[in-house]
Amino acid sequence: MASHNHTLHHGESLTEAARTALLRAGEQWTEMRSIVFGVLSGFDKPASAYDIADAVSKARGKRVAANSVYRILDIFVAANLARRVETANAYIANAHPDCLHDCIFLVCDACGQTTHLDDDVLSNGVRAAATNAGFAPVRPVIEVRGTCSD
Amino acid sequence: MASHNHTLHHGESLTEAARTALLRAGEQWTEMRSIVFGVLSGFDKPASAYDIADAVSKARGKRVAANSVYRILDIFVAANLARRVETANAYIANAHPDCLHDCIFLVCDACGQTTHLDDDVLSNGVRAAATNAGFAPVRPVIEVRGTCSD
DNA sequence: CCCCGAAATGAGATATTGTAACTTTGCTTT
DNA sequence: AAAGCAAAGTTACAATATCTCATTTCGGGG
Repeated sequence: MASHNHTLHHGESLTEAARTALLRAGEQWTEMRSIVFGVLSGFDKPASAYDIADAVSKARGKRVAANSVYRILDIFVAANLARRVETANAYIANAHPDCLHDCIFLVCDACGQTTHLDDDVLSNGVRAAATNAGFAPVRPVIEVRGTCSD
Repeated sequence: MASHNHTLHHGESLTEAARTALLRAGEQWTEMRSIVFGVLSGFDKPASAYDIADAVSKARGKRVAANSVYRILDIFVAANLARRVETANAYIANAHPDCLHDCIFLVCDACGQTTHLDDDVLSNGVRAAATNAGFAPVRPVIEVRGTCSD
C-alpha cells in the first residue's frame, strides 16, 4: 500500500478543501460552484449531470440548465474535486481533493453504491503496461462492475 | 505473460470463429448478425452503434434501425464476439472469440486507434483488490486514454 | 410440406447524455 | 460611467441508448 496519508474531509471541511483546491487551480469559487459541489457531495452514489442539475435547481429555487452543470463538472474533474465514473456516466465528489491518484471504482450493479480504492501499485502497473506497448498514458480508467456486500 | 496461445483470426477465419462461438452460446447466426459482424470487424477503430448502423445500411441497401444494432451488439458482447470500449461509447470486434480475458484497451485521444492488451496479472490484481474490499467483481473495465506513437 | 410458437428484426417514438453558439449578468478596471 | 472579461443563462441540437409494438423469419413437430 502506498505510504502516504489521505486527509479525508467531510461537511464544512470538505467544502473548504474543495474551495482551496479550486482556487489553487486558478479557478473561481462562485456561489453556483459552491452549490454544485455541495449537492454533489451530498449524493451517496454517483450522480448524473442531470440528477445534479435537478438537485441544484431545487436547492436554490431556480432552474439550472444541464450544460451549466456540465461546465462546472468539467472544471471540478480537471481540478480533482470530482471524478467521472465512466461506466455509469456519472460523477462523484472527491473526498480528498488534495492528492492525485489514478483511482479504482467498484460500482455495484445492484444498488449503485460506488466505492473507491487507491492502489498505486495496480494503477502504476497499468500505466507501465501502456508505456510498454508504445503508448503515452494520460488517464487510466479502472473500474469494476459487480456487487457489493449489500 | 500468461502462458497460453491465442488463435488470432482474420477474414474468413474470423467470421467462422465468430459463428462457431455464437452458436456455442446458444444464439443464432443469422444473415443480419453475419453482416453486423463483418462490418464491425472491418472497422480499424472502435465504432459507435450508429456508425455500425450506417455501414450496415449501406452494405445491404436497406436501412437498419439503431436498436437492431444495439440488440445484436449486446449479444455479441455477451458471447465475447465483441467488446464495448466504455470510454469511447463504441464497440470493437474481438479477434479471438475463443478465449475470455479481462482485457485492457489503450485508446488514442488523437487518432482513435485502440489497441488491446491481455495482461492477466494486472487484471487479476484488479479483481483481487475488489474482492479484498468485500466486492464481488463481475466485469473489470481497464482502459487507458493517452496517445499512441502516431 | 405445412403450421405453430418462439426468436429475430423492423419501425417509430422517446429517453438520456453531451455540445455548441450566442446572450446576459455581474464584477473589475479604468 | 464605459470597457473588458469570466461566469452563468438560454436555446438549440447532436449523439447515445432504450422502449413498445408490429411484422418477419426460423426451427421443430405434425
